[in-house]
Amino acid sequence: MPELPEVETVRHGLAELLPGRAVHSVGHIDSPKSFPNADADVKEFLIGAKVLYIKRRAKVLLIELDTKHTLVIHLKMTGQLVFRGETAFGAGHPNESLVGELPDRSTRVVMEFTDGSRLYFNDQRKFGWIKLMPTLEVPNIDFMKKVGPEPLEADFTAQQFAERFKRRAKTNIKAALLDQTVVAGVGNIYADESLWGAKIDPRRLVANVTDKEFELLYEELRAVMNLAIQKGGSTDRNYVSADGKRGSYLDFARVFRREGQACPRCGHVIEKIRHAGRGTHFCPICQK
DNA sequence: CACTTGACCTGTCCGC
DNA sequence: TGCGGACAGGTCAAGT
Repeated sequence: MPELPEVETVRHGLAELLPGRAVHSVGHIDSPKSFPNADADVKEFLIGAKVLYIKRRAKVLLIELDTKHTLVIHLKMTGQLVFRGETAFGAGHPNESLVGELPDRSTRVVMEFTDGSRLYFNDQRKFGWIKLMPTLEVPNIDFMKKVGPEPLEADFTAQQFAERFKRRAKTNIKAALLDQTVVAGVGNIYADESLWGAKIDPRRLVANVTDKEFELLYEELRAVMNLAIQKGGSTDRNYVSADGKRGSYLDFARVFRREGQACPRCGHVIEKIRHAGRGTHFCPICQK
C-alpha cells in the first residue's frame, strides 16, 4: 500500500500532531510481531519519552524521541497510523475519515500520550512493524545501508538515476524500479504511472532502455510522486493519512487500476497483466 | 552476485 | 448463499 508519497503524507501529518507530546502508555492490542520489542526497553526508553521529530527514509517512518531512541515504523501493505486527539476526528466527521471507531479489529498497537491523545497502529495483514531502537543505530539497519537515494531530493540528478540501474541491467525495467536498492520509495502504483508517462513498456529489459528514456522516466517519476504528495497519496482501500483521510491521487491516475479504460494519450484500451510478480497496468500501444 | 519466486497475513471479490 | 481460488499497494529469505 503505502509508497513514498503515502508515507510522506503520514509523516507530514504526524509532524503537525506529535512533537512535544510525551508517551504515557503502550498497549499491544494484538500480534507481538507488530511491536516485538522487549518490555524492558519500552519501559526505559519509550514510556515517558517526548516526541522530537518525525522523519522518513524510503517507505520507513522514524519517530525520534528525546531518549536517544527512535520508533522505526514500516506500514508495508495495509498499515495505518491514525492519531486521535481530544476532538475525535472519526465521530461527527464522516466525510473526513475512512476509519471509524478506534480501536477496531485491525488495531495492533495503541500508544497513549500524557494528554489523553492516542496514536493507533492498524494493520489488517500484519506485515507492518514498529521497532524501538537507539537513534544512532538506525543507519546501521540492513535496509538503511542498502536502500537507494531519495528520488525527490533536489540534488538527485537524472544522470545519477540512470547510473543506478546499471546493476540491474538484465532484469526488466519495472522490477528494477521496484527494487529499493536502486531508488528509494517506488512501489507498484508509481512504477506503473511513471512508466506510462515515459512511454516505456514495463517488460523492457533495463539494458535496452536508452539514456533519453531514463531521463524521461526520471522526470515522470518525480512529477508523479510530487503530484501524489500534493493529493495526499493514493487510497485504494486501506491507506489513510494521520488524521484518517483518504488520498485522492487515484482520481488522477492514468493507468493504475484503469484496465479496460481508454489510454488518455492514444485512446487504446489499458491492459492489466501479471508481471514482475505484480499486477501491472500499461498501454500496449503507446508504451514501447 | 543477479535474478526469480514464494512466504508472511487477512480480507474481499469473482466464478461456479 | 456457499465455497475455492486468485489477488491486494512491500519486503525478505530462499532458490536457481
